[in-house]
Amino acid sequence: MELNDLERIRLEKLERMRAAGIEPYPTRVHNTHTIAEAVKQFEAAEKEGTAPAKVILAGRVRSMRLMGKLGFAHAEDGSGRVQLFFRINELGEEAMNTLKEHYDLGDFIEAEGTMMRTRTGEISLQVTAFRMLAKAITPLPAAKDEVVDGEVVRHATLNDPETRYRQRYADLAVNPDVRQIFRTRAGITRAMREFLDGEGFLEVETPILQPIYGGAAARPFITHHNQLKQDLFLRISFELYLKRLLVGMFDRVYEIGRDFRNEGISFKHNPEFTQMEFYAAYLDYLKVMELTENMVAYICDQVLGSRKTTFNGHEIDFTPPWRRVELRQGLIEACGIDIQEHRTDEALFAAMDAKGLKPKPGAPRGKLIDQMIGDFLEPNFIQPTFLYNYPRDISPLAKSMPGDPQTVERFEGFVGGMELCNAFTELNDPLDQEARFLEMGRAYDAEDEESNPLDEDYLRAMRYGMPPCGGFGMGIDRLVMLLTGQRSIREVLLFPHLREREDE
RNA sequence: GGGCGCGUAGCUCAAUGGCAGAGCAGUGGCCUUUUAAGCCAUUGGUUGAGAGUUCGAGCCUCUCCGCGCUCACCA
Repeated sequence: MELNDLERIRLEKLERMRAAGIEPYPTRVHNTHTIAEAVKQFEAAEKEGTAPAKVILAGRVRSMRLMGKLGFAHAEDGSGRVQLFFRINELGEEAMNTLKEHYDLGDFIEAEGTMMRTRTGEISLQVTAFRMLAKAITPLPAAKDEVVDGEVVRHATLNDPETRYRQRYADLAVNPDVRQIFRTRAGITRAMREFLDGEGFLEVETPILQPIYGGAAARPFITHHNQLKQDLFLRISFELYLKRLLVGMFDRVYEIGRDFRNEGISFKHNPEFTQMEFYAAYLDYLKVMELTENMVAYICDQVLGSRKTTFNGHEIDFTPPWRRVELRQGLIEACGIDIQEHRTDEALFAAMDAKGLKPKPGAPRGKLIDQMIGDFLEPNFIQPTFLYNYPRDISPLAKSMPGDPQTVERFEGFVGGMELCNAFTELNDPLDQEARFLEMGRAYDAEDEESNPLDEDYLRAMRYGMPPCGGFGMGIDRLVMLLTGQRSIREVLLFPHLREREDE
């Protein structure tokens, strides 16, 4: 273990404590209240004019101002912070010396005493006894705190993103705003579960290790089971398993969990990310749109207490109904190309080329349309927008529109210029589904790319009969970004993936 | 993977190619109501790693490592 000078000094203090018979990491804690409870109770006692209670508090030392015969410190726990007031009259000379000689910022302390107000009016604990709960060897990377209008302002705090992500514990310990993001995140999934449970959905768990992956277009992570001598894939979506459950007569199911995609990393992509998918029998994509709006509005109400949020400088309003843009019409308006008039790969390529849109050579029609969505529509969908009616060849699991086999009943939801969710009326015709899988396999072969292996068991499930249903998927990390105003996915992941460092 | 940018003390940041600095934290001292406490003194550096140019490199050049932004990829 490499220690720097500051750490060596603290280690020496720890050794001196042990030499003096003081255990720096005691096992039992005797706190009677959280810090927030103690403050609240004191304020109530003050109002009623009753005597303040004796309490024992536990927390991390966040500031210390020692001045010989008296001293002040702040202790912080998960509930809040309170000032500790030490005075030689109560503690005696030896204890005051101990405070100075053994304690550093970042240590955990147990303090017993009576709640009081100091001369300046700050609620404090008049300490009559204190004890080390856990000695910190490494100093926390925060400089100083200032309290302005009751808000803690941390000066020159840990700011370097690399250190913040690699040592998230330190980031969380010193940056309360960061802790708040993850409280909000937990609130979002809690509210989502409440909403879905209220709509009659059953929460389920399906395999993460899968012998065949599918349900999305992404390269998988591969792992291996030793005893079975079998390669397994980490799932790239939940879709094919959840729909099997509809065959099995669960009408409404959802899963919240981790997906793994072996793709590039960016401000909106992490190799593992949290996804929510639901499938509901007897719903089509239009009904799913309504459910989506209502779910997000419910989450906003519960978590933010408002349907408005600020993201990337824009005020975003999640109040239903969201704007609806038909894909074909949207593209006509955005770039003057009517995809219905260009029914082949070559025709659409030519039309895009004529407009100077730099279409990707050799790309199939669906990919070209996707390119136009990404270039012209997605960045402009700041307010919540449903883009609907997608080309069939980029949607192999979605059902065609009645009377228009080239278009499927699919929508994607965009917010803040970012794709948030994806849904469709599910294809439940087993013969059509098999044909689509084979078609897709041929397309992959032609591009010499790794294709999803054909999932025969999924097709068997479809042959047993799946009710007409609507399916939906949403990136939870993206939703958290939007509702917490964070531009990078790394800010809403506790431990975002970073490249391994050689020197660590 | 490509392009652009960044990397200096524990933290936040300075430093025309010319003595590596400040604030905070730390250490020693003074201080019985402070609150970014104050005052006095003081420690702390392989400037991400390596090579090159130069009388002289934190600064210029090259290679590597890491991070950020961006593009590509992501039916």
